[in-house]
Amino acid sequence: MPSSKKRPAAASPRPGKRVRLPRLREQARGQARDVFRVAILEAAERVFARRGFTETKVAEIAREAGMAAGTLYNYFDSKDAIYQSICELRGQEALVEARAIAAAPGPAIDRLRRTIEWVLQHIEGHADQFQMHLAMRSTAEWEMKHVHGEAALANYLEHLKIMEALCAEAQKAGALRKDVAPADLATHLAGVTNGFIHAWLLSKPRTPLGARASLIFDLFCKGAVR
Amino acid sequence: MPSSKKRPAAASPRPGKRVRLPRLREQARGQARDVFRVAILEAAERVFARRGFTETKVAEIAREAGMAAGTLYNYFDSKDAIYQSICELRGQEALVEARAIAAAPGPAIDRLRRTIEWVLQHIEGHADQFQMHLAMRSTAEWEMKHVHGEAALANYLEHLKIMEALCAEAQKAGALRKDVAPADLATHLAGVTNGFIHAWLLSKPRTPLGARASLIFDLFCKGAVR
Amino acid sequence: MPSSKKRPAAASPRPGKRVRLPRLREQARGQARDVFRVAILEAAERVFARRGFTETKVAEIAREAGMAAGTLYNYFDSKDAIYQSICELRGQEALVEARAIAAAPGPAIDRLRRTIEWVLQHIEGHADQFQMHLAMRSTAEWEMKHVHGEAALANYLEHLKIMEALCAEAQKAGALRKDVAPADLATHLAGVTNGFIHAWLLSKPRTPLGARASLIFDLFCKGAVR
Amino acid sequence: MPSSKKRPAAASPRPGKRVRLPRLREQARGQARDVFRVAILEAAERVFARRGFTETKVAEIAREAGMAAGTLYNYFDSKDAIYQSICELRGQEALVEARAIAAAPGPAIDRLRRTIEWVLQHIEGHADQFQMHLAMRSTAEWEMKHVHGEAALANYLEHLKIMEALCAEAQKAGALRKDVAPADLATHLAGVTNGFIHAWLLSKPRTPLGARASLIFDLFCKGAVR
DNA sequence: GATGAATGAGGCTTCATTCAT
DNA sequence: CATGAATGAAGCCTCATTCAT
Repeated sequence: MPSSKKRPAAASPRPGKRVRLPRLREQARGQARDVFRVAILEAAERVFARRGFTETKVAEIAREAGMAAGTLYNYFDSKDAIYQSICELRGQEALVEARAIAAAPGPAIDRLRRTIEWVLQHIEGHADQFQMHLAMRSTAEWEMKHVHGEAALANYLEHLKIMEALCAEAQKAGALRKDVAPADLATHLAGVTNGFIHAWLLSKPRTPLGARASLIFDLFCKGAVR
Repeated sequence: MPSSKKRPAAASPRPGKRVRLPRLREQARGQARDVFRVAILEAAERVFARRGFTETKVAEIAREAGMAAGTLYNYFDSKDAIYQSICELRGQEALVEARAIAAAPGPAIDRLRRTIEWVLQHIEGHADQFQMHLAMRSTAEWEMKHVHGEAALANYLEHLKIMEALCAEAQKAGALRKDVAPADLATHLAGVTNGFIHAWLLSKPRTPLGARASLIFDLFCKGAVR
Repeated sequence: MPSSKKRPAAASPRPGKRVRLPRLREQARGQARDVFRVAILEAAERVFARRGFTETKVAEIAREAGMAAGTLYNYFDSKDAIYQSICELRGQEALVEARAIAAAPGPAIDRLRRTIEWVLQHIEGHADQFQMHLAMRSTAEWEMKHVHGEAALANYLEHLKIMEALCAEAQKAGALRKDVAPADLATHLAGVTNGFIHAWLLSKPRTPLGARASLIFDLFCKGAVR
Repeated sequence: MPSSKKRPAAASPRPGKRVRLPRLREQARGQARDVFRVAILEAAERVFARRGFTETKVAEIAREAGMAAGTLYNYFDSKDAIYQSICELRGQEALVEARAIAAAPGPAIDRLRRTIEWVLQHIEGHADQFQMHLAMRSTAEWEMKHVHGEAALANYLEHLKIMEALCAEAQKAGALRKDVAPADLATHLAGVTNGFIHAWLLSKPRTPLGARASLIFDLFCKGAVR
């Protein structure tokens, strides 16, 4: 009796034209999804930046993104997933650029310098988000078992790897001393840079950060003596 | 400054009326309170170190401290207050030592080096807690409006001040270049140091950290070139 | 009674004004609606059968029916309404058959037997749906105030009435003992039947249910002694 | 420094007397827990009985039990766990009694009868809860994969086993016909009984159920003919 | 009519804090 | 003071239903 007709073919349109929702509309839909996802991530980034993860309520992200709370869940599985997506997104963006600079032509030492310059500019341009990412990294180290920030951590390590490779190149070119392991030189450079970024984040009227690139690189190269 | 415990030689109790809680017992009670407070802080530090602030349940701190949850509230106002007390306690301890080293006799540059050495040793000896404090600082920067870590932040800044003063001294003594502001030199040194601490925290089989002091100081002084 | 579709020969539309939705198209549309409604009900029945009411998501019914979730609401007012329609539909189907058997010629006792046989065959052929209906009835009893299953309950009672009438007839014909009320005899028969259906539903490799008809009827008639 | 004193011995009382919370108090506490658990289960049973599982809100159980919602979670892990505990508790209670009757001396056929009598009395005395358990069983069959009611189902099967054993005994004693499998006889008896219970539950002014025992057993034994 | 994304009310659960014993 | 159960506010998330396209 109840014949198991699986699908009543839902008013199929004229035969001949088949399978609607062709590439174009499907594409548009996919793009719309992405637009939403990005909008949510940016809103979340702003809220996370000013409240911190725990203090951020999903409802607040939704309000910032201009949508209902439930809507977020059409695009992300959970608050955690949003957080993690931000980490991945920003991390990838930064890595792409870092890799591009590292792969450019010219002396390795110049590319190192340009990497630092780019980092400083990037951070200066996205100070709010960056506070979050800075914290993320530390949090990642602290609560490493937690889902949060494993991605952030991986990104950070990848960054170091890129720097390390550049340092090794520069060593071979005779631009950096050879009695120190490339990894340690990378650590050194990252350390100095982060130190000044830290200082900048804490400074009340924030003086231009990009302008410190010269100083940072000079200190990295020549040290504090003389 | 280490807050001097006021001992009010004040109004001796009238004879005749049995002295309520005479000095001795009062003292004993005060000390007992301190023993409890310290025990709680140490327990909390361990739990925070392995769980992170949010994931730490008050009940777990209580268990770790060997007492009932309610009892904690006889010694601290809230979970936040415990957290903050840890920051203050550890921060003060570190500052006391840092000040002592800074105030010792000898060339400023040597005292700078000894400060770094002490920091590395201290961290190596308290790796677990330190992860927490590292995170605290970042968290402090990130969620600065939150009660957490304002103290931690203040401590960090105080540390920088001490280093800055030492750098200024060293400059005057001709041991450090004079074309860079002392604050920037301090930032530099702190940066390099933190960079290596970071690297150490992330290294899987942790190689001795104290042994890196020479390298750190060498890189700080002479830079990465030649 | 199968609701007779009223065909109002009524007010023929004025000639001149183009007839809106003339009979034929209206009919076609009505039939199309019914096709959709049935498709939805069948899809829903399958999903309810495997998930239970609460666990069934409207979206899943829609997917099973091959349409969008919103579309369902063009045909039914709510998830509850779908559920209730299934109850009514299946209940009516079963009642139609039961009434047909009861109204057939021949000794009442034979019609009783044939009713049982039909029930067993019907259930065996629609085991999945039946699990749902079984549960529905119980749920109806349990959550009687809830919209669900009032219809199911009414159907069940109607079934009992039919059986009761047959029993009364059989009593008059001398085929059943007269010292027991017809309603109790019907209860007896329904009980035995349901007992074996239960057992069959729980049996792991399901042995043919229809084959138990003889046993059931024999036990009903002659009892467990001798 | 932070000596890892695990426990400050929390003001240990006079030495000599050790390990407080001795048997007595511990026992009292354990009993108090049980009192609470039972109170919650009874409250929940009432609410489940009138609302059904899904419609029952944890808050309502709490109100019925005269406590805050959170308090429930000191005694049960979840709403599901409460439900399951009820199933187990009532099921065990019934099994204990059924086993006692089955193990009593006397002819098996009498013990069968007494089992039925007890079931009817028990149900009559706990009509509200029973509606729930009736539904539970069906639900268990319907949504068997769900946690709910697996216990309920197991209990029901255990009941059937007991009845089956009694039927087998009665067969050997010549009190029941031997041409039917004991399992089928048990199914028969359970079916008739459930049929009358059903009818009773649906009857508006509920006539005494216990009084039907004779009729039920008579129908079971002698059947509907003659 | 079909679509499927948006909505937002409401439930279950957690856990810092209180307080009667 | 210690205890640890009770409290209840608050958050994350689900999903039936609506509605603009």
